[in-house]
Amino acid sequence: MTIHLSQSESQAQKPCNHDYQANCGNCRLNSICLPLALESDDVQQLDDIIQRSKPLQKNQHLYREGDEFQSVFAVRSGTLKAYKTTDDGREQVTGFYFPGEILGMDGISNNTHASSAKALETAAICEIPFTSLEKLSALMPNLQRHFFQLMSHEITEDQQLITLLSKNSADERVAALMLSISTRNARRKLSPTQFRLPMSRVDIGNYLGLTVETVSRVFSRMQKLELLRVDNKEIEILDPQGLRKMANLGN
Amino acid sequence: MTIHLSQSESQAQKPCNHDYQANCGNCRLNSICLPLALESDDVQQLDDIIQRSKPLQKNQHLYREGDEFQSVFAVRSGTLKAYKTTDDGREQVTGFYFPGEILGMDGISNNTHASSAKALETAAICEIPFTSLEKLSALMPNLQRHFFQLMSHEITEDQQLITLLSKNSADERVAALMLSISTRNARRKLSPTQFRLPMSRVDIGNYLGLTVETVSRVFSRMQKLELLRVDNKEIEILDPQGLRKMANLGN
DNA sequence: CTGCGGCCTTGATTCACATCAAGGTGATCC
DNA sequence: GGATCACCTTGATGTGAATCAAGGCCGCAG
Repeated sequence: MTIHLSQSESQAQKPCNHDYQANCGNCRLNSICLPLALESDDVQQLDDIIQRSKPLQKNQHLYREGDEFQSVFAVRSGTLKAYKTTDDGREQVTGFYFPGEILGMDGISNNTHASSAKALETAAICEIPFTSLEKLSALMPNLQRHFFQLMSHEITEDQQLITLLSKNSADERVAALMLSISTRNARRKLSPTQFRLPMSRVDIGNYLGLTVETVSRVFSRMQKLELLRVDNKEIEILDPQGLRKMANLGN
Repeated sequence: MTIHLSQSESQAQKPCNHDYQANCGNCRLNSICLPLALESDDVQQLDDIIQRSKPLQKNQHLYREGDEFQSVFAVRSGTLKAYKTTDDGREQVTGFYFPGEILGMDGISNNTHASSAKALETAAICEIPFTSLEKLSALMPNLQRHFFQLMSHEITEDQQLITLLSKNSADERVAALMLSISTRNARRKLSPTQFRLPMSRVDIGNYLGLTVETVSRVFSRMQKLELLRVDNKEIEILDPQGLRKMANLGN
């Protein structure tokens, strides 16, 4: 569909049953998803509890705010957004999730998903039933630590976003998001300078606390400054250093 | 010091050695700190790993951004703020921590504290060494679950703040904070309508993404609307329902 | 008592972003 | 082909909160 998807990721778009049989041991994302050095039979045990279901189509929900919490999920391909609906019906996007990333952990707190998650494009998902995960964690110290770390990481990410929303200008926010996506692409061995945004301008604005119009204007400004080239959802970062300077953050 | 502190909390201000010997089993905060039904000898085991050190004085740091992560902390008395310093030297308050609440979990992710924590007033703290906690968690499923839940709760709180910063007006933000403090007081069996703010206007503004002047104006406005009475740091909520309406949230 | 510094309040002005409004592009469907 | 719709861009205007500026209050030191 797009030149940026690697072979294994794009398989989700022409699903075949063999694909569902993939296991953690040979998954090319396991360095992201499981950055710990699990012994190989540990990986096998983890593998046994993970369920690989059929791909989610664009706009389908993985779970909804208020659903009973059962599992956390790992993205195998595609992108999802997590969002909350405020009482007056507006939507707040709380995160975007790329392949290798874990979502759904906000539901552990009171056994109910605190946000909804929907696919921004066709997506393949690994489901990890939480009770099994808990039992396994008690037996595998590495795994327990890994999940504590994953959750802690989610906390630090959220705090980063809090700071961004509270202290940074529209330019800085959009620049920071572009850099974040660039970094996450690099982790997956994709181009850090050329990619296709899976989300709409509305979603970006929503995530960053800005209106669509402002996001659009920021992109125009960045283009005028020759920091990046924008063609609808295709992004090419022309001047990473300049972009970092605009973001005004240490990354 | 203030009429609102219960007896056991105010002990921190005239510390005596006996106080440090208090254990989780008889701590009046354990319904908040350990809302799970631990067997009594489980509580004893947890108790054994917890260290109670001498009180923190006002403005003293519990830990600083960049410090090696060793422990998480429970507040026994007093209040702390957690904050990050941005690269351009400004400060972002990421949370306030009242008695019974746990902080420091953002350090688990990469073994380094991602934020600093300092006492807003004299505070007594329980230190929980993380490696011991991990070991004990592997043996006590209830405890493991409890910590997963605590971390998940921190995530949902942060997402709440993200939404507040991104979608709500100055009035709504301040009203929401007042209601949050009120609720947390109620949990500790203190008055939900009358309390002393432990933090300055600067800290409030910083937390809510507003300037001091704006916070001050909001308080004046609320007073004019007879939602609450403000006398410097003393707050009396006169119209909880009206305040909830101003906050424009479902709580 | 007086002077000083930290903290809070209030008013006047400015500004970044929201809102309102209009038009453009491209995909899909008949 | 043309119609429709979702999505994006650009311009003109409005506004909520920031900034700038000044003064008040209170605890503390001398």
